[in-house]
Order: sequence, then structure tokens, then C-alpha cells
Amino acid sequence: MTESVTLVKDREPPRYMQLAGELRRKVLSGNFAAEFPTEAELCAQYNVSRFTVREALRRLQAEGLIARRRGSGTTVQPAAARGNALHQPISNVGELLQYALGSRIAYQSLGRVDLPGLAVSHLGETKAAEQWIGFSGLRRVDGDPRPLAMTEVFFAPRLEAVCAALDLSSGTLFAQLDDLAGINVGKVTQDIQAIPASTEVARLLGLRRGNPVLRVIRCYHDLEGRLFEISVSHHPGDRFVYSMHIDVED
Amino acid sequence: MTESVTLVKDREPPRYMQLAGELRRKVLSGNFAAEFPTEAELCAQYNVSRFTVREALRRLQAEGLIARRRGSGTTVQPAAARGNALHQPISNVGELLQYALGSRIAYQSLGRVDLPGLAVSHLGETKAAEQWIGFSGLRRVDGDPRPLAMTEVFFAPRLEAVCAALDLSSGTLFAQLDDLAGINVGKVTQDIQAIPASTEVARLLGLRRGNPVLRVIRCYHDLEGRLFEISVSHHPGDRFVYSMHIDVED
DNA sequence: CCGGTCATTATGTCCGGACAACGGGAAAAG
DNA sequence: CTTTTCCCGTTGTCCGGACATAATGACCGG
Repeated sequence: MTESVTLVKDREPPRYMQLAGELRRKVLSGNFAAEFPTEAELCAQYNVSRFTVREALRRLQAEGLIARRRGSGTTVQPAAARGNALHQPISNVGELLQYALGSRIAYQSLGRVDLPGLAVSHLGETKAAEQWIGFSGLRRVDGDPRPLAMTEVFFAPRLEAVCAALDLSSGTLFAQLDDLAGINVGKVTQDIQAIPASTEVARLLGLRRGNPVLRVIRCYHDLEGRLFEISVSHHPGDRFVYSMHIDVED
Repeated sequence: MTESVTLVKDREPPRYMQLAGELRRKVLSGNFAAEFPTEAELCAQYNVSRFTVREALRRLQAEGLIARRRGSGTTVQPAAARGNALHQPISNVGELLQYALGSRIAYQSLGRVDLPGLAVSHLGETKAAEQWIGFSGLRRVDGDPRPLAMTEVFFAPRLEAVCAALDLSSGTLFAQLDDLAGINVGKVTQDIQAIPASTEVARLLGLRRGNPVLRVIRCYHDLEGRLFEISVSHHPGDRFVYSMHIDVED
């Protein structure tokens, strides 16, 4: 068996995934603002069973894009109710990241680095000796010069070949990773904490040392449960709200 | 049509819900620590179809209680990987709250109160004039005298009759509401923010004024989308981590 | 002892069908 | 005109079946 970094996706995703992607694009383009098609219509239009349609719609619902009511039908959720997509339960990471409200981030490479001393319970068996591949960047909303986030991203050593091919200016390292290496997210754990700003963070975010900062640490695992990415974000407490919603699925 | 506050659940929940509750109880009791039954076994044992079994397991998986792998089978997640149930995606709220690590909270009634001035985007059409029914309490872990949370809970005016029957010492107002009035959670939105401690919050949590505090504001909507509860929690930044995990469902 | 092959078994995907529960509007009753 | 009743369309629940795909261990050949 040859061991090589997989650089292309081999099998195509299941049909409900494709359908979910198709519908997500249309929803975000405003196609169904007036009226969302019924399950039966989607079955006929895409020539799939109701199971497939419902499985796709279940995802869009979990993402907060649509609302469904028995007897009434399916409607597109107003953008206000969607929360910040940047920090939303993740289903199709690549596409989801794109509708984060016009914020931009460009990363710079940090090369191989030691993981910062993180008191994260999710880390588990990660060897402290390993050096991960780091990136860092400031995220800003279009008009505002004050950054909304200082983010550091670390990828597992085994992804070094893929990381070399990343386009740092696009801001969606994630989507690229999915495209380039076919890495799928299976589970994400995150720790959220309110901490005082360190000197450096305060400088970068335009705060005073000691001011409240929201720190979000995320551990991304692939479908086999292997940790492949860690991200650490610092947000200014005075102008950042981590907004999310949870749909109880039924 | 007579208008009356529903005080009993009339219809019984769907089968997959019952099965999920049954299995959840067993998992939390440690029944399946060694080996979790297969779908086929559950089908036979409970005399339901595979659809029903999978729908139940899907919920337990979303709660982080079990992990499923194609080809391998289903296993119970170690408690460490479950995150803090208190702050977890909510499926069966009543039962879930009970396995929050031994923390306790006893509420005191605030009576009818105005909603505090919350800059929450999710509020929507709520009339500021209405008076909601408020409760407040401090949450502590068993051994530690320093509270982990100062929580205020507000229920919609229409639930006044139900609120009068609540047992404030049990700490699971939610489960009681579900039992008493059959109120089911359909959607939860939450805002998380890092803010400086006010004088009062600092006093209650044992901090200094201005210290970082994690504030979590939740809006609970029922299945019809009506807002029926708002909770505001303040957590000390130096000893509280909001830990959660997200399973990508597939 | 190592490595590859294969059957077994588990979950994942997908289908078709059936009925229930709910919402909303139209029709009927007052 | 108001209220109630009824019908119909939509989503929710549940069933049985079929095949695909992944993990595992047993088997076998080197």
C-alpha cells in the first residue's frame, strides 16, 4: 500500500448533500424569498425520493436557513434570524463560511510552531512535542478599521503538504482544505471564555490591557475522529457578540 | 373555542422520542458502557422499525452521548468528551439538564418584572410594556462556595399560572415547565459576550468590578416559534469555560 | 511473522408507500 | 358579519426493503 496525502476527492458525496448544497446556494441567492418549494415539488424536480429531500432540508434547517412547519410549509428564514454564520453549527463548512457578513481576513504563515499552552480539555492525546503549522490573521468588517477578531489557526503536521498549497488571502482556509485534501469535518469542540486582554491582544484589537476579551478555542476533528486543526480567536468584548441558534430537530 | 392554559400533555410523544429517552437513561446509568446494542437488536427488542431506531440514535448522537461508525458500530462516549451538558445543544431539555455535573441552583421569585434592557437581536416583536415573571439564582458546584453563575430567568406573561406551581428548589425549572404545561422547545438563540463585571455582579460572583464576565443570553421559543423564556447568565471569566461540541450529522 | 484477501457485520444511503397531525382557507351555519 | 365546520395541502411519523460502504477479524500465502 502506498502512503500518500490524498489530494483529490475520489467518491462523490451522497445525493442529499449535493441537493443541500444546491438549495443552499439558491437560498443565499434569494431565489426562494417569496416561496420555498414543497417536498413533493423537490422530489419531482430533482428526481429523488422524499427521504433524500428531507435529509437535505434537515441540514438547511439545522443551519437556520429555512424554517419548516407542519401543515404550513417551508419558508426561508430572514437573514436577521440566521445569526452569525461564522460561528454557526457547521454542516457544509466551505459554503457556509461564505455568507459570514462581509468580514474579511487574510492570513500570514507562522511556519512550524509549538502549540500555545492551551488549557483545553478536548486536546486529548496530542503530543506536546509535535510542531504544528500555524497561521494568524486579523478579521475586519468592511468599513471598520478596528478588527473584530485576532485568529490563530494551527494544522496538524501531517497536513504540511496541503498547507503549502493554501491561498492565504482568500480567508477560507477551511474550504480550501476540503477541496484540496478532501478533509471532512466530523466533530468540532469549542471552549468559550471571557479573559482579560494580554498586552499583545490589547494592542492588536485596540483595547486596554485587562479589558474583557472573548476567546474561542476550537478543535476540529475529521470523520475518523482525528484532530487536524485548532483555532484560537480573540474578540473584543465591547463590540463582539457571539450569536448562535440551536434548532431542536423535530 | 374555550381558551385555557394547557396544564397537561395530551398527546404522547413520537416513538423515537420515547426510545431516545429510554436509551438516554440507560446510557447515563452506565448500562451500555461495555457495548451498545446494534440497530437490528434495538429494532427487535423494542419492536420498532429501523427508521425509528435511527431517529432516536440520531438524537443521542447530537447530544454527544454516543458515537457511531459505519462498519464498526455504536459506542458510548466517555463522559469527558460530552462537554458540559448544561450548555449543550438541547434536545430533550428536561432529561439533559439532570446530568449537568453536580451543580445546584435554587431560584427565588422576582415576581412580575420588566425585562432588563437587553441588546438582543433575537427579541423581535416583544412588547417592552409587558411584565414577565422573573426568577434569579446562583449556581454552585458542590464543594465550592464561589458561584459559577448568576442566572436570571424570565417567563412570558401567559405562563403565570404555570409558574405559580413551580418548585423553585429543584433547579430544573425547564423540566417542570415541560411536565406541567407540555411546553416543548423548538428553537433556542443565544448571545455570548465578554463584558466587564458590574458592581452587583462582581459582588455576587466574588470578582472585582470590571473583571471579565461571560454573559450568556438565551431566548427559548416553542414549536410555534413564540418566545416563552429568556435567561441571562453571568459567569466569572477566571473560572468558567463554556464548553460545547458540534457533531456534523452524517 | 508479516501481509494481503475475503467474508461478516455494522452503519450509511436511498427507495416507495402509508397514515397522522397540523394550518389555512373556503364553505357553511349562526 | 361572525363563528364554526370541513376539506385539502404540507410536513411529521413510521414501516419494510434494498444496496453501498466501512471496519473487523479470520484465513491464507508469503
